[in-house]
Amino acid sequence: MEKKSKLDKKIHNVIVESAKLFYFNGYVNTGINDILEVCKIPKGSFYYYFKNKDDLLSKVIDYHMENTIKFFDSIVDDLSIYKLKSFFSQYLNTISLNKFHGGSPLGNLSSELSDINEEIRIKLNHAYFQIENRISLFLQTLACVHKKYQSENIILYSNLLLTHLEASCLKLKRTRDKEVIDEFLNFFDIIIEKMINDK
Amino acid sequence: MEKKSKLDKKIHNVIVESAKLFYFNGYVNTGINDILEVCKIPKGSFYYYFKNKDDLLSKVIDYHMENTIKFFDSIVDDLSIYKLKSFFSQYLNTISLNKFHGGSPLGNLSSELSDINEEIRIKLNHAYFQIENRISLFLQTLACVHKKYQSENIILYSNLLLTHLEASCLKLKRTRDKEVIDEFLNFFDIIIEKMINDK
Amino acid sequence: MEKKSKLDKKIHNVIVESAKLFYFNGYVNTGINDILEVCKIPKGSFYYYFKNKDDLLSKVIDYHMENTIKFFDSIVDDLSIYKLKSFFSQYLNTISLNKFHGGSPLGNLSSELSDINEEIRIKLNHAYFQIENRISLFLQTLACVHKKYQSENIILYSNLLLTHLEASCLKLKRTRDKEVIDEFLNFFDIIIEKMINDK
Amino acid sequence: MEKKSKLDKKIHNVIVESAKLFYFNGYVNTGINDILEVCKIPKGSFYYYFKNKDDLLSKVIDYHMENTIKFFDSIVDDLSIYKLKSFFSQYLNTISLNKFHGGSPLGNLSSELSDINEEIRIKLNHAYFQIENRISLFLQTLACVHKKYQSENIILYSNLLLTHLEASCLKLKRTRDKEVIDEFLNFFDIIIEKMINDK
DNA sequence: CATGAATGAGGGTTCATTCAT
DNA sequence: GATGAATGAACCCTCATTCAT
Repeated sequence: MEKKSKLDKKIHNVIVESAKLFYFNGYVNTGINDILEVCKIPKGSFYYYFKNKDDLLSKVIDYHMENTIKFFDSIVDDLSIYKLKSFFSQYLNTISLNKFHGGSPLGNLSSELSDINEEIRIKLNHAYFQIENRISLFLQTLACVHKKYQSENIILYSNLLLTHLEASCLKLKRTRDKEVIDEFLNFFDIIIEKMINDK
Repeated sequence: MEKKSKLDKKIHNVIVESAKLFYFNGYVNTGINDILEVCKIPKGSFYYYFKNKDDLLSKVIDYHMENTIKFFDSIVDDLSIYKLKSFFSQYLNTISLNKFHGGSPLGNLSSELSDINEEIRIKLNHAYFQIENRISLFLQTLACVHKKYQSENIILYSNLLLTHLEASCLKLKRTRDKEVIDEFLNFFDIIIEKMINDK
Repeated sequence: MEKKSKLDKKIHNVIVESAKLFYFNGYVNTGINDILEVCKIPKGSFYYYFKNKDDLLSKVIDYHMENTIKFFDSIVDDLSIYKLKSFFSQYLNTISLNKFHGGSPLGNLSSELSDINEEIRIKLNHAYFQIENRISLFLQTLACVHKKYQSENIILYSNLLLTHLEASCLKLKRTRDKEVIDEFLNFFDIIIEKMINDK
Repeated sequence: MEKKSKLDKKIHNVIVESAKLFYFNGYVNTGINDILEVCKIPKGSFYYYFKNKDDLLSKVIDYHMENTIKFFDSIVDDLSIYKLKSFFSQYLNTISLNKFHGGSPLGNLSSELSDINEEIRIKLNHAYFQIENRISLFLQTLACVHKKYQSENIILYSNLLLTHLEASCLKLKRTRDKEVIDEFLNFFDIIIEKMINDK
């Protein structure tokens, strides 16, 4: 399919490593030199690969979005509500496996940069929109197959689930307490129950 | 009650103004000089008032917590579920009045600093704990008076409400779309309905 | 006459465009990348065409000298003192047509580089020498034909005219005031009057 | 008169040394580090003294203007045309004593920066205006005392003298030939002669 | 008691040039 | 023959903090 040149691979590696650094240390708090050290590339190369730090950030956001969608698709591979729950559960578990560090990759960037960088804010909105769509598309398809899930508010519920997932990531990062995951799963059940009871 | 010396007032002013700067621009992204400029104090004075930037941050967190509690108390002044809803609604409206800038004061700091400053992470946890307590205390008292609100899961619901409030703040900041407030209020109704239906 | 290969044309184009960039932005202040962007040539090609930035500069100086001589010849096409005046007048007018930007191409380079690049300083001296010669040759020939212009100081007057022309270019660039041109023309008349009155 | 604090003295020293560096090496071509090395101050101090490099430049221009006026006043200390000639002569001689390096301080900056930095261009115009005024004021006063110098064109002649001085500085720098000074003095005599013959 | 002068490490970015292909 | 990938020194500037006064 998409063959990547040696250059593309190098660039991709910088994106992946920078994504981590931004994730764990924040965007402003991550210096170009931090990136160079981790990626073992010279400073000149960095500015050959990327127009500037913001340009890299933009590509990091794309990477996170694609990653999230891929992760979703890899887990939610058939029309079962348990698969969806499993996605959320595993998503949060990943954070606990990171010693509770990080939180939500896109959430952190939203929090840090929405007010400072308009272009990035718009890009983040776009990324979230894609993810919201994936979830609501799943629920809508599910509703077609299993009539008990039919509801007029599927988009609302999708949004609530994703919004709450983000909040749980952040809370997990702050509290370092696995109970946050259970809270989320309780929330999930409440929402699904509500959905089933909609008429 | 507590009389404030002229010095205390000056220090408080620095805290208030810095709270704003951190809120809108981020902690790392706010320089000491930005603070000096806004507060019109000399650089020497800053380090006379505060041990360092982190010390100021610590006091800013205290300020935000007290502020939130005060705001809660000023609105939720009798045992009505509508007062609680009004609190959440007004809290979110404040953000939309700030041209959607800012998000959640403590949420931003959690997102930015939980992983890079352990002391601050613990302080933030403490602050959130106070606020969660206030909400669950209210619901518990309400349940005592109005039996229909009785539930074994009041703490869970309190936590879900606060967690979702935080997420909504962040989403509001990112999307700049008032619909986020409606989504939250829908969520509120779902939780309360669920609470009423518990046994 | 001299047929130019496709390569020569490309190289010439780079010289012409770089001459403009150096003229308006200065030599040190013009980066290789600026040149590449304007000329739409790859970076590798640049160093295939020219040994380095200084090598290009050297060719730019040649280009300016040839250009000035050509311009002189195109205007001063018969033995009339008015033609000479017209040359100076039009030379200065060109600058005012460039929104007063630029000044004197060779003058700028002299000012910027005489002290930091000996090779270039010598090259610039050579270029000016050619132009001075053209002017004094004209005046000498004129003196042969019209005896009233005979003078022992023709070389001095030629030099004064060219020197003052350069100064006027610079002043025009700085002041952006057309009156500088009138000042020069007054100066021209004084010199010619003086020349006529020499014995 | 004006007592200078220790800080002011330090700042003044940086201005004086930077003036030299800009004079001999050009503004763009002079790095902050060059300045630090010569002045033996740390980088932090530089940016404590000056807002940025342009701010320093602005002060360097003031310094050059004041310096020129002072030099003029120190030489042209009575109403004699020979004093004026001596000023020009000594001004040019200073350059030859600098091994012909430098040229005109303000002229170099005009040439280099008029098109790049509008604020600086205006500042340079102001500086030249002051100097032109000083010369024309002298000539007007002289004309009051010695009627033979009376002329309606004193301002024109002042401007021509200053303009030509600038050009001679530049030419001196480029050619490194003392004859340029003689050329200028010849020019001076021509102008004065012309002035005397006006009516 | 209150402060402004001083700092050096680090910030992000541009630079002219080389070289393998 | 022609080029784009690669580089590290240098660019200007900001930073949180200290300390003498």
